[in-house]
Amino acid sequence: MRKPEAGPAELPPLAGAEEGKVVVRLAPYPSGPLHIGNARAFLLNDEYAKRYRGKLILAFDDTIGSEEKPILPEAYDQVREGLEWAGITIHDVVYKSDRIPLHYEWGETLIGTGRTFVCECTAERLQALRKEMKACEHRSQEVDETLAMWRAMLDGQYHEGEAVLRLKTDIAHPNPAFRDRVLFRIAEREHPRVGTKYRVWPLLEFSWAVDDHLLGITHVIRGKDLVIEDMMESAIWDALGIARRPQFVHFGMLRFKDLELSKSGIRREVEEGRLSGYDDPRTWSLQSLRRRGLRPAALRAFVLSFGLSLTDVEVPAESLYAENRRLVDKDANRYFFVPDPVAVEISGLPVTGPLKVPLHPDFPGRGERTIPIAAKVHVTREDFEKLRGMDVRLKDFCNVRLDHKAQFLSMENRDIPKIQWVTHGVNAHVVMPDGSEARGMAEPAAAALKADDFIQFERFGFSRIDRVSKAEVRAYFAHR
RNA sequence: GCUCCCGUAGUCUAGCGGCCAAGGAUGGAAGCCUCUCGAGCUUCCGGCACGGGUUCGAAUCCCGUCGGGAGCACCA
Repeated sequence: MRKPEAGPAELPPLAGAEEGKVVVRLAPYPSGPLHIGNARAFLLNDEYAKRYRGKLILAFDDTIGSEEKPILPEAYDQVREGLEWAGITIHDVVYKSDRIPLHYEWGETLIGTGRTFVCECTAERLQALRKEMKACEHRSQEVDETLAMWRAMLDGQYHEGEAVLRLKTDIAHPNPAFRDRVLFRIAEREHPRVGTKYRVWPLLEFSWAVDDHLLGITHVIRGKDLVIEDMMESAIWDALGIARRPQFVHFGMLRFKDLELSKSGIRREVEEGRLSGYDDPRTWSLQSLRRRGLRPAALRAFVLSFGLSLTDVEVPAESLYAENRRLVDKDANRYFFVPDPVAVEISGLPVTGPLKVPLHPDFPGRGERTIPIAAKVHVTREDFEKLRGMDVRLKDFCNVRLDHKAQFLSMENRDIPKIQWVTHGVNAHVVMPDGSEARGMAEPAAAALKADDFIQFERFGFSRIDRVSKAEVRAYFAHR
């Protein structure tokens, strides 16, 4: 017997989750706006927080980062703006960069246990020894020696790259990355929020071991690319004697067909002028989805449909569009848009006077739009070339034998190819997902549209109106 | 190469030893409807990677093979 329900897939329950007590967190690194590839992380966390009436903490993971992946000051707002659009409920916001003193404090506690050492090896030597499963001479430090060197790091007696604090794990651990992992390192770069206040910065694992504990996180829901961090956090909790720990939950990687997504990549391409901005459709940022008129509910349904599986998924954007189309079709009024217009002169046209056409074919009660008619009309070049010489119907108007000099045939609705057309209309252009623009003419009624209206250009596709001026209508293409 | 993870139709997913001769979504095909290449309705196409076990019984458990992914940073 199969279950009769076919509705939206329900996520599995969270292990150990108690109603009202779940605390989860989102840890974006502010290097650019959030994009669709990040959606699995924030939607899953939000969804579970809501389901258990728990809390979601937005914790900017803004430790100093790396040279290649710098923090972008405006990314803090871009991230929040994107989350807000996506309908994420945030109960609290914290910044890692405000918590460095806390990390120092816990770092010193950890040093006191004798489970750490300050290493002066170069990054290269450290890596080489790691590969050989050999410890370096620093590993045998006494605690007070480590503490003194740690203070020297804080005091500026070491420069970038000259010393790090490492955790003694197992130098022969099967995973090389796990062998005496680095906890703190020196970075003398300026931080956009706290400037040069700190020179010693914790690495992600240590800062999270401390903060997951301090913030009372009950469930860490993150991508499986971060599994090693579970082990590291656990190792640090072991050393610190912390017993209460969050549950780790992972999900597989989400990829889009033919799409490479990266926050810092967006930033670079925008700076180099190859993208029009951080909401350029090619970025697939949340802002760009908003601009195209994709609905947050569609994004959510789409992403949550992947569940919590550890399977990596590679999906075509078409699936997201299908989800959105379902939501928008009934609301989107219909208009004619003729990209790349070709003039057609109709001879023998017996009628004049405007047409009344419903705004939406499935809801005639919604109202009508008025389309002026004339002997001279425009049709798209694509239709013209494909149908030239054939009988076609100018939708809602009349039948003609198509050519530059077209011949009027009749008025009645015949079962022949129907194409959209305009007489004079307004200039219109539509920004396509690949960044190109479709330029042409839209029917006059389109001039009354407003920014944020979501419409369908018949036989062209669903689009969000971005700007309307006397001179033109500008729209962003969502999908067919 | 090493460590870990995953493998249900083209794609995504349900399935947790008998309710599965595998369900849903998307996609494709056909038809109906519709003055859109949209929506809606109907029908159809298509899958448990492979090989061994365990069991009365396996998509479900175990082993192996093959395939895919992630990690292997003083990034997050």
